Amino acid sequence: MKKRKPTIKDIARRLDISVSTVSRAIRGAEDINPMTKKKVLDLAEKIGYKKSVLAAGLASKKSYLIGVIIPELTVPFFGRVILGIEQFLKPLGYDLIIVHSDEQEQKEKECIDILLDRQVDGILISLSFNTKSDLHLKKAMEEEVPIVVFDRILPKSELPIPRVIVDDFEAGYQATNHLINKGYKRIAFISGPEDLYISQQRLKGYRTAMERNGFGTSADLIVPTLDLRRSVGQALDKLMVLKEKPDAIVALNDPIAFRVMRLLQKRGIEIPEKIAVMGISGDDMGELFNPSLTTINQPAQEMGFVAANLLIDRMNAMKDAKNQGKVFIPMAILKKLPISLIEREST
Amino acid sequence: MKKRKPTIKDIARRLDISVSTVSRAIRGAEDINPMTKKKVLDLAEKIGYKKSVLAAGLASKKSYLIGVIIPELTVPFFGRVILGIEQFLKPLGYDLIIVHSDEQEQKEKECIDILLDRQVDGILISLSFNTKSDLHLKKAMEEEVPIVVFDRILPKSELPIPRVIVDDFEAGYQATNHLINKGYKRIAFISGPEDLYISQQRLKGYRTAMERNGFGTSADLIVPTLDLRRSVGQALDKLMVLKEKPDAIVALNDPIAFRVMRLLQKRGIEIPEKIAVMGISGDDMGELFNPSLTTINQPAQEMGFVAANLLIDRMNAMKDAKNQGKVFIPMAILKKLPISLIEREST
DNA sequence: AGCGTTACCGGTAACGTTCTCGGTAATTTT
DNA sequence: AAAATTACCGAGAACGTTACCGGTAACGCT
Repeated sequence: MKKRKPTIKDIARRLDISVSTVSRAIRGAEDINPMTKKKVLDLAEKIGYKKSVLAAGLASKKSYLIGVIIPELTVPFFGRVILGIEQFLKPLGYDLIIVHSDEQEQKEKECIDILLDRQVDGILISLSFNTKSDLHLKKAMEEEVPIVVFDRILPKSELPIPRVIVDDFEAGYQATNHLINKGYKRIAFISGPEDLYISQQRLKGYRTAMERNGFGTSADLIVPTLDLRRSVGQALDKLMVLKEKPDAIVALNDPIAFRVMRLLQKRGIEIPEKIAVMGISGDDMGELFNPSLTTINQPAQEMGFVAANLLIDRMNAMKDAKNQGKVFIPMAILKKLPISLIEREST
Repeated sequence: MKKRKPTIKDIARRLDISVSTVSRAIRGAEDINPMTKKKVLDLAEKIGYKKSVLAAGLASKKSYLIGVIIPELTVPFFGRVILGIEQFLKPLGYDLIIVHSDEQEQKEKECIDILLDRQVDGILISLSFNTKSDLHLKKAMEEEVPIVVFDRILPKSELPIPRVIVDDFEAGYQATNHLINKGYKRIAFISGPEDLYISQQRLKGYRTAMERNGFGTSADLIVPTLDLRRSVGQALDKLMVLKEKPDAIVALNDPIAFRVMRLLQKRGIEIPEKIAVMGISGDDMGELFNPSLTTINQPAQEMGFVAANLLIDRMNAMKDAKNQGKVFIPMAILKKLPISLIEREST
C-alpha cells in the first residue's frame, strides 16, 4: 500500500539516464533525441508520473497560474470574459485562479495581495465599481507581475498598463442613436460612478448623440447609480418625479437595465410603449425578460481572449528584456473592441 | 535596482538566528519564544518578506489550494455557493481554484486532472447535468485528495464520499404543495436527466404531493429537459400539445423556470392567470422578472460553507489517520440542508 | 587532417521552505 | 542535589524540479 508518487528520478533510474534528460523530455525542451524523449514519455505515462507543479514552479520561478480579479462572480458578462481567457490560456498550460472584489476597492487590494502571495505569473483585472485609485496595481508592477486591465478601467491612469475595453463611447452613442431613430425624444441616461471610465465614455456617447440630433442634454435626464442593485431605485425615482418624464432610458449596463425594467413595471409603466429601456452588455439573460431587453453587445469572450493574449505578450516581453539584460519598459496599450446592437423588444 | 525578494534566510542572517527558527515564527508554530517570534515577524513585515507558497508547498506536501468544480460559471446559484466556500476557507489560508465543466462529463474529468496536477489539497465538486459515472471521483480518492460533492450528486454512488445537498424531495414536495394550496389542479413537472439525483428527488416530491392530494400523476405531465437552455422549449412543447393543458408548472430549477416563463409569454399565455410557474433555486434574479418567480430557496451560501467545512474535516481525519499509522477510511456522509418557500408573483 | 558545429546528454547547484532529530540551558520534580 | 522535564533553538537533509555549465561523439567543412 506504499504509494510514493513517481518522480523524474525514478524515471531516470529505470531508463538509466540523467534527471536532466528526463526533465528535458517532460517539459518538452529541444536539445533532446526524439527517441529518448519518446521513451521517457512512454514510461512516464505507464507508471503514472505526474509533474509536480510546485517543484517545477519553485525551480523555474514560474507558477503557471494566472490570477483573474472580477468585481462579481454572478455577473454574466464576466463569466463570458473568463471563457475567453481560458480559451487562450489553457492551451498554454496556465490555470486560472479567480477571485472577486465584491465591488469594493478594499477587497480588490486584498485580492491583489492574495494573488501576489500565490506568485501568479500575471494578473487580469476588471476594476470594481468603487475603485478610485490604482495604487494596488502599481504594487503588482513593482513585483514584476504583468497586469492587464479589462472592461472596467480607470479614466486617467498614468500607469503604463495595457488595457482592453470596448468602444464605450460608441456604445453610448449607438444606444442613444438607436432610441432616437425609433422616435424617442426625451431620453434619460443612468450612469455610474464618476471615476469609472466606462461610465464617463458611455455618457459622453449619449451626450454626443443627443446633441447631434438637436435634443440637447438636460442635466435632469442624467442620473447616477452607485451600484448595480440598491441605488438603481433612487436613480429611477429622480427621473420619475420630473415634470416631463423621459420616454426612454439608457442604462449603463444590462444588470441595471433589468432592474429599471422591473421597477417601471411595478409602477405600471409599459415598456416600450410608455418608456423604452436599453442596456449595454449583451447578456443572454436579456432575452428572457418580458419584454426582452434591447442592448449593445460587448464581445465579452473576445475581450477575455484579447486580454489574455496581451498579458502573455507582456510576460514574454518582460522575459526577453531580462534575458538581454535590458530594463523592461512597461507600456500603456489601449485596445478597443467593436460593439454591435442587439435589437429586442424593450425599445 | 537589484531587488531579489527577501527569504527566510535573509531574515535569519540579519537576526543571527537559524532558518528553522524563522520558519517556526512565520508559519506560527509553537515551540518558539514569543519574543523571537515577534522580532522575526516585525522584520519580515519591515523588509516586505513574502512566504513562497511554492516552496512551502513543496516541502510540506501541501498546496493550500482547494479546487472547485462547477458546471457553469454564470449560474447564480453556484456563485452563491462559492461565496460560502470562500467564507469558510479563506480564514484558514486556503485559496480557491475554480474550474467549470460546461455541463459535460468529459470536461469534468479534465477538470479533475487539472486539479490533481495542481496538487490541490481537496476538491469540491458539483456534478454536471450529464455526468453518469463517478469514476473520475474515484481517481481523486486514489490520489488521496479528499473530495466533497455538493448539490448535484449521483443517486446511487457506492463511493464513500461526503455529500451536501438540500432536501430535494422536500423542495419538490413543497413547490407542488404550494401550487395545490393556491388552487391549481393540473400541475406539470419539468425534470432533468434521469441519473441526476436532484431531478429524481424533486420529481419524487412532486409525485408524492400530487398523490397525497388525490390528483394522481399522469405521465403526460412529466417532461424532461436535458439541459438548461435549448431543450427547455421541446419540453414545454410536449406540455402544450396536450388536450388538457396544465395550469401550473414546476421547473427543476430557476434557470429553467425563467425560460419557461419566457416561452409561455411568447405564446401569449398569462402568468399566473393561465399557467403558474415555480422554480427551485432561490436565485435573486427571479425577483426581476415580470411576474417575479415564486421559488424554493436553497441555502446556497450555507451549502458552500458546510461543504467546505466537511472537506476540511475529511482532510484532518486523513492526516490524523496517517500520523497514527492507521488506514484512512473514507466515509459516505449525506448532509441535507433545509429549504424554504419564497412566494412571489408567478403563482 | 584539423577545426568548428551540431546534437545530445550528465552533474550539480540552486529554488525557499519544512521536518526530523538532536542539543543546550533553564526549570521543575523527586 | 540529582534527575527529569521543559522551552527553545540549530544543523542539515529532504521536497521535485529546472538552470547552467560542460563534455563527448559524430558530422561537415576547408
